[in-house]
Amino acid sequence: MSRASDRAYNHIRNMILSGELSPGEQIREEALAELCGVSRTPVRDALRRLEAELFIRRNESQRSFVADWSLDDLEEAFQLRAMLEAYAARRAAKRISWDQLARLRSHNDAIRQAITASTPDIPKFLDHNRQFHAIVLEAAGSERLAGMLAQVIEQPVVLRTARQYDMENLKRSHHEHDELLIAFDNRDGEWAAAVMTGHIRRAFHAYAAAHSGDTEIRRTDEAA
Amino acid sequence: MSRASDRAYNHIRNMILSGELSPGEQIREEALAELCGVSRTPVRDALRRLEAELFIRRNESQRSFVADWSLDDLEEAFQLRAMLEAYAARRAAKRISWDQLARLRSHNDAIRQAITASTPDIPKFLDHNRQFHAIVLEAAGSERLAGMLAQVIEQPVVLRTARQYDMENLKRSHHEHDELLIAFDNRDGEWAAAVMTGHIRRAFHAYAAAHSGDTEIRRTDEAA
DNA sequence: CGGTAGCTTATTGTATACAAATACCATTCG
DNA sequence: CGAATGGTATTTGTATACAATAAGCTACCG
Repeated sequence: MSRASDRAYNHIRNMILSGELSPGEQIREEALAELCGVSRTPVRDALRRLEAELFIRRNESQRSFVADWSLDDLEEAFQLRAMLEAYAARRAAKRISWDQLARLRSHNDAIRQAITASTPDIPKFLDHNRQFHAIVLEAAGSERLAGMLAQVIEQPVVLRTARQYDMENLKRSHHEHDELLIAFDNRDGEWAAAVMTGHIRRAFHAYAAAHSGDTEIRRTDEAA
Repeated sequence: MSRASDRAYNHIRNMILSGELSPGEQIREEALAELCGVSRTPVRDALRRLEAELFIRRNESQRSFVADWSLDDLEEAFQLRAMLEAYAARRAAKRISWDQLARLRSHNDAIRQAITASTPDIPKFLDHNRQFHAIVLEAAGSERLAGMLAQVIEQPVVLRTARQYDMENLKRSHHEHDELLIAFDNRDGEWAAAVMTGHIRRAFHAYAAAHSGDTEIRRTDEAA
């Protein structure tokens, strides 16, 4: 990560995820260059990448804005994610190695520990959950699929979704992982795909329920 | 398309699609800059875009190569495409407008004319076929989905696939479009999705059959 | 009072020079 | 003869200056 364009990429991405740059806000190359301590050239590189990953949108005259996601957009992203992760699970069931299975088990163990502690360790849950899904994707063995999933997972709102889980949802999530592991053990791609579909769709509804009728998602516009 | 980076993008993309640049071949920024008549800066922009669209791959030390696709890669691309286009059809069935339906009908009419002429007009078929699918995608109304589909459709080999169709496949393709139109008329998303799945999968098998046991796909390596 | 033309400023696009990194090749040492 | 090492050439990365374009503002005219 020593290249300036990588630093710029991570810096800008973090600013978006942390909310330091708000959705809808215009961003100027030179301002970002100063913030990142590099010249405009690597910033432009970073912006192109972030644009491809839908973190950033550009208007007709090439000015850049932090992407702004409506609830409909979000549901659609979850639907695509459910479809793609189910496909990943189906492929993974046929290809997964013993080592990968063992790693999945270990992460799901860590998840169980995180949520059964006296005070649930949410960051730990999130970290191992992320790695669990990453291993499924790795076992699916498709670069293209990985790239597409990155587009629908790595969105600001989606990233924050798991924080909305209540204890009930955390436990269900853990048990769904367990079921996925059994499907993998039996090399049953259809079962794995079905479990994964439900897993992702429940995640969406957990998010939607937590935010029903709130204004959080659309709070960005200053002018009506 | 007056911007230099757009010219570079189109120029390089065409060179890849036409085979002027062969799969696996290394490409250097400065050489491309001369070929396109621009400086390296817009070429670098174009390369980033083409890399995001998987036309180009970069090795660990950032050198660029024309993407090289194995038959497995290709089948996987078709599978993803079938899944995504089926999803697009499902969405389109719920949202399509009368105008869009009329345009679909008109393109499918043109396709019928192209393949029932005394000598079938393949370029005409390809053009209207492309527009037909573009309208379905437009009716699906999802920018993200459109971007993902572009990634799996706009590949050199995929783009050439329709040329492999024999008359039997051309007719079937036309009739499948017809059936899709009826599904749309009835706003039946599941039906539309099922038709589209078969439509794309048949396309893959038509390609695979035409190329069974040939060396075309892997003919790029010069050294064993 | 509203709108539009033209000027001014802000922002992105491009070229180019130079820096850094990597690959390639030759030479030498074991 | 093979492997390691060093130097050289090639290629990509970055900064910066300048060009082109779009936005915003002001003043003028209807």
